[in-house]
Amino acid sequence: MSNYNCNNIPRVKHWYAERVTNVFDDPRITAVGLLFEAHAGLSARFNAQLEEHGLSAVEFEVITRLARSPGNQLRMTDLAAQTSLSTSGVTRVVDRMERDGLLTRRACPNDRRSSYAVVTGTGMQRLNETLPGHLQMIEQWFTGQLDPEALAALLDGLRRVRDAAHPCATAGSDDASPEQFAATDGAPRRH
Amino acid sequence: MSNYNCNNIPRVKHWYAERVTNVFDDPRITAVGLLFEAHAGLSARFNAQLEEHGLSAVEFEVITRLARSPGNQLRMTDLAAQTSLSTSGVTRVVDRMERDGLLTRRACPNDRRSSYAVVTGTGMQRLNETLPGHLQMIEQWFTGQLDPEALAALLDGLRRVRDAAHPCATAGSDDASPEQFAATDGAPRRH
DNA sequence: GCCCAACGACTGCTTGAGCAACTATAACTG
DNA sequence: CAGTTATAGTTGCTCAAGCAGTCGTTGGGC
Repeated sequence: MSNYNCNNIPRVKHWYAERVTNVFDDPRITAVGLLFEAHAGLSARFNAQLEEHGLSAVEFEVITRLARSPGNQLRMTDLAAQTSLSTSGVTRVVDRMERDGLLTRRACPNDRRSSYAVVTGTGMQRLNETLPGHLQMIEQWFTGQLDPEALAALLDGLRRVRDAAHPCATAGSDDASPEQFAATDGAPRRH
Repeated sequence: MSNYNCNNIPRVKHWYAERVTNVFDDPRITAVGLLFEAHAGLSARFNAQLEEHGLSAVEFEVITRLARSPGNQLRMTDLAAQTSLSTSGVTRVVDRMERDGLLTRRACPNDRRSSYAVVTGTGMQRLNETLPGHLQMIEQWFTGQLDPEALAALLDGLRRVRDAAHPCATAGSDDASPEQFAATDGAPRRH
């Protein structure tokens, strides 16, 4: 690993310099760097494509999760649990998307505290316009970069890491969604 | 391209529901989901640990990149190029960190437009306090989850994806930093 | 049935980040 | 050397997101 000559830099120069400097060659750092950069790179590509369709990453994730749910709807809280957002975050995204005609709120008949966010026809249409290109992007920049075994190995490793590290309580609704699609930039839910 | 059954999809249940629903089983979606969730999970873990030492992910990335650079310093622009931040973003982080005593600005002797951000003694100390735990977190939640070959395979795959997708122009200073450490949540620089 | 704790959604406030505009220097061009 | 253009950094403005607090609703204990 490690063509890490990014810092062929270690030098001697300053007080603590040496002390800390060499640590950066640690393969663990390299590993994290790779993962994070791959993520950043893909995010950037995806965002660009989504933006062409007038969606932010968060909005895309929201509409995706709603669309894949029965009735194209989800209670606000459940939506929050499935996304990288807090409940107040969800309130606001849904506000914006409702304003833009992609979503509507619908009262929950059983529980008057709850309300559903529902994808509108316009919203579904937007999603259908967006998805093909999105899948193409994934293929182009991610899955298509590797032959099948390599991809399988990669996914296998990722799955293990994900299972270990994923903030299992993606806030509330536990692990209701293993393997779920995450289109955001993955900001850690709450600081 | 195309096992794109994204649209051959029709089914019947709900208006559009079916139509879109099955698309979400697409392995490409799954793949992205894994990568993004692994990233989100690790970010969350790391953030928690960094916070114990009073650093945000961005601050940690900044101080790390400075510390690994010759003289523990970098020009503002170069720092921006190496991080997930815009130049104005850098101005502000450095403001905060300077206020907190972790960094100082120093005028550049050659070019009076430029200035360096330099890590202070306090800053180095803070970093030294933080790093061991950070490495431990990486091991605990990431590298330690896999046996050596699996890890190698994972990293290999990530490297290929990274090389393909990474916004090569990490803004300005091109690809000055392959394999660099990225501790942020990897928000796409400028969408 | 009444009370109180828990829950769901929303709102005020604060923070962090980007873009665009601006200032100051530096580098070209003739 | 004067004038133009490019670069480095900062600042004003906007916007998205989280936290904490609020209000209405629900459900459990008694």
